Amino acid sequence: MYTIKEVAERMEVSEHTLRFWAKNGFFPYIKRNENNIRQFTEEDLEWVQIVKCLRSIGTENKAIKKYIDLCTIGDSTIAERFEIIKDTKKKALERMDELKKQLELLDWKENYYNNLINNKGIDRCNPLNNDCQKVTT
Amino acid sequence: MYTIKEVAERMEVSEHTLRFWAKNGFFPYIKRNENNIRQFTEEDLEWVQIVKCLRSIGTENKAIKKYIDLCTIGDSTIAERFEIIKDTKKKALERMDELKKQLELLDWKENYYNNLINNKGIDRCNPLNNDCQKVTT
DNA sequence: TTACAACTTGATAGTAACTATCAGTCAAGT
DNA sequence: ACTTGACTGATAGTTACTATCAAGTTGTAA
Repeated sequence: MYTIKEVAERMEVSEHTLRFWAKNGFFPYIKRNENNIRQFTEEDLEWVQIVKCLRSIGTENKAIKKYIDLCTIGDSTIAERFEIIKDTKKKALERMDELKKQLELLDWKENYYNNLINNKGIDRCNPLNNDCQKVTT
Repeated sequence: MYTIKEVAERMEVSEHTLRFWAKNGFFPYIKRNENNIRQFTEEDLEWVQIVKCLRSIGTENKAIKKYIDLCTIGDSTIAERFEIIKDTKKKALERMDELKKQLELLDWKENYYNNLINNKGIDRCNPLNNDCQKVTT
């Protein structure tokens, strides 16, 4: 059993956000003790994990709530949940590709600045003072 | 020369966002024609590209403005710009790692649902109707 | 040549998802 | 008794869009 503070630390999500998510109904099975304090179980942590995962891939809170609701309904929603996971995976893979391209641009720029620093002012590819950026069409 | 609409299409950024970015000073060298219409050059597209890259890695608009301003100041800011690019690259690599872990979780879930669908109801790892999620500590 | 669609512009308002602040309650530990 | 930590709810602020709107310009068709 974990307090909200422990969960925040362990899962790297702020307490605020955890309460916000809880208010949104993202943690359907959470229990409270006799003093109304939330007690997160290991299983609750897994809900935090999937919510965190979906959010960071860009799934909107409304859609996350939908997925959670489907989970609590039961077996009849398995096919629908399967689709959601597949869609999310697709989005994640797309983001991955995008990130790779962005890393190429950043590598190029890093190299560009590095050269500039090492042979001060020589080999500028642009006479103006703005960046000489990589054209990727 | 490209109109804002063409740029939006080609760079996959909405016209709205382009105007918003322009208002924020993200495109310092942009020209307008006699009717006050923005005319994006190839070079302007490269500014769009770097802004898009920085944003999608999570750089805040304030920090992007700072970077743009450094670029327009000139050579004296090269070292500082170099640091910004290196930091951004680091963030991108971290995001990459995170994405990989998230993809593992999604793969696991996809497989889990897939099994459930193929041998209907058998091999459930949890007697309750909530998800049986992967524990990753 | 007038009408209308298809652009553009800036201004303003609305939205999503936090994020922060505050006031007030409750219970446990020192 | 007092501090600490967690809770609640309300409210306001922030960031980065995103949508709506009125107004101006240009090109084509009747």
